[in-house]
Amino acid sequence: MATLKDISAELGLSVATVSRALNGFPEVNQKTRDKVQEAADRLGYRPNRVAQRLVTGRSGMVGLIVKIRPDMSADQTFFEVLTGLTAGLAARDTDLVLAVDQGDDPVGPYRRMLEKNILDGFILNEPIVDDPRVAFLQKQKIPFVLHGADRDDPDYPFYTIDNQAVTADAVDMLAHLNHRRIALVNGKLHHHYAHERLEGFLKAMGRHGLASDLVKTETKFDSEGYLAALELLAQADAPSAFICASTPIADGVIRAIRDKGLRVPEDVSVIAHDDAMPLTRAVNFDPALTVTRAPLRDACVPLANMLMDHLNGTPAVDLQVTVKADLIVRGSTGPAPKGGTWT
Amino acid sequence: MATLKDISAELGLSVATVSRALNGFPEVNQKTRDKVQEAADRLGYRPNRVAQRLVTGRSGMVGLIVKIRPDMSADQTFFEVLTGLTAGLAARDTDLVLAVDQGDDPVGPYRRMLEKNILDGFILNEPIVDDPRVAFLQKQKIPFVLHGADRDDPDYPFYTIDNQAVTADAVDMLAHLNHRRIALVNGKLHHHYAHERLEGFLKAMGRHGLASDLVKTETKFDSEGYLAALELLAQADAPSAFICASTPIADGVIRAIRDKGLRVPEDVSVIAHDDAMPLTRAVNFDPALTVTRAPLRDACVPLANMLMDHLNGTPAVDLQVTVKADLIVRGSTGPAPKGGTWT
DNA sequence: ATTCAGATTTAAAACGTTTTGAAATTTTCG
DNA sequence: CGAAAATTTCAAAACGTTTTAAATCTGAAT
Repeated sequence: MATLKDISAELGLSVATVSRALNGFPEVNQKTRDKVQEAADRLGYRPNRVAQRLVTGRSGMVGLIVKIRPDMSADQTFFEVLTGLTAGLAARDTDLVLAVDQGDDPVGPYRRMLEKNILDGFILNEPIVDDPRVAFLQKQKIPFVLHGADRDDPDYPFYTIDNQAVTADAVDMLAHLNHRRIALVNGKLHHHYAHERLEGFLKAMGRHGLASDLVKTETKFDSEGYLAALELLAQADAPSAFICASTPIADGVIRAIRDKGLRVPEDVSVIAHDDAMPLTRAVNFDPALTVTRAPLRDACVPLANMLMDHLNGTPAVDLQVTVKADLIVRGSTGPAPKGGTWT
Repeated sequence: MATLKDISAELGLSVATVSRALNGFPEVNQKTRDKVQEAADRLGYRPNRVAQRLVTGRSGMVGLIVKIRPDMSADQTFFEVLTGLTAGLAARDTDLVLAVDQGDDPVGPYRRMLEKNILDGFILNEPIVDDPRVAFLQKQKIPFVLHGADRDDPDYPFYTIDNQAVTADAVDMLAHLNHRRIALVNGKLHHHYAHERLEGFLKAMGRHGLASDLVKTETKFDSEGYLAALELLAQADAPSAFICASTPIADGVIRAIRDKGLRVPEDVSVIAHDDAMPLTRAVNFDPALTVTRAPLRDACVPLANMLMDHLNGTPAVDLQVTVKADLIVRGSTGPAPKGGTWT
């Protein structure tokens, strides 16, 4: 494998000049730069990443720890994130090293990876409220970025969506359609985003002067959404609209609505938040699902770039991104039935 | 972070001695070795892997490319392999870097990873017959190990199970139970192991003087096993025993047997090959499934070690491992019905 | 005391890159 | 033309480790 020295010998230039020529430094003469580039191509030069990393003091590797269930399966989101992150990091000459977390100690895998003394930083995902991993990495002064947030006003780099707006937008839209009994089928409250969604929901309902007694929480799978919706629909003054934490939950909710003999959207409207996972495509619902949409995938490249920038010294406050989800109106929402309810 | 120089300064020793002391070289005095170890612990020394890798000429990273389906899901085997390999490689101070293959060009991802000039070698899995990746890596002279085999008598390092024995053992056992009509529900023939299983089956049937006309191939999922078994059971002189390529296929086959109103094992015996994946546990079948068992997981640490040994110069011929699967007799096999068939 | 062998330690080179500070070259302009 | 300025190149140091070849020390045998 050709090295800088080989090129410098070939051309009678110093190694320093060759290095600068190839790295686009402005002070090298265009003619020598061309010569160097030509020789590099001809000799098939590829920089030795290890040497680069030694001198720059970086390992060029960041860690991602994937939580897997006892049955060795993982969230469907995993490959989505893996694909996006490896691509985003590769563009910054960085590799992703994975470890698997099967245990109950949330920081154990992080500690073990740090002991190997090989990582420049971490990417954290699926945070829980006041995530112990955040505390651990902050104490160890290890750079990281968080996909999501684990608290209000974090002081670390993160990329998240505006989760209050997710539910608030849904409420606003449904209220404009004259819905007055709006239910929220929320995710697990050990996730901070579920708190945000709840808060956004409550505030928005308050603004519209609506009672927000129709809240179910701790749902994750479609079956749980199904059960939650059944219960909500069974009570007096039942909801005419559901806001669902995810498309799988919406799937369960719609099933419950139909099992009750009701129609979507004529009797009951359904809106969900959509991570745009390939398996449960909101557009393939019948009727196509109205959603607040924020593809998980969109987060990957920004996350990769933010971590690299953070490693290069950009302070955390400049690396805090909150994006708004798109509201996409499709067929699963419509005007409230006359009287505001089907009951 | 403390370096060798820090320790050497602390103790008034040379860097060389410190390095040797910590790496267990025999020529260092026990007293100095102890002093060095103490100082290293006290200063919290961790070797800089990047520096080690520069001088040893290794990157300390090997590649694994995971094929994922268009829906972004992957084989259930993936996490099993990922967990085992990362553990096995970690023991040899090596990291696994993943890339995702979503395309149609089988060698593209490998070429792209090589261009980044960062990998010491590859681990290949799920080979197809005459795998183009093998040809590519051999031409590029990139070290790799293969989990499985893609041809007879390979000239590269591999770890596989004796797939002829898998079916041969099953046939032998069933023949001893007086079965004469034995069916094989085999996997896809673009995998070399399916050829081996077929060959083992044919040879063994021949040895027992049995006709081997009951062969289905190209099955992978339980539904395909179900259909294959239905067809086989529909014909005259139907099988009294099934050899299945996997536990999911056995699941489908058993369903078909029962849908035909037959019992396992009284009317029809079923044996499968078992990769010991956590989701489909053979022991949880009803009746518990008789299997040839070779946990996928068992391959991971040997594969990791073989690749590292290969990188260290061990020739390929010394790194070719074929293990035999265990035959585990449980409740799904029994003596052939009187007359050798239930028809 | 001298010599030798063995045990232990050392200085220095090497890995391939980036970067610093200085030197050499070219250009500008009075 | 000559000096100053700007441009371009260079030698050397640095990153942290391993390894080679040489040096030093120890103790025993002469």
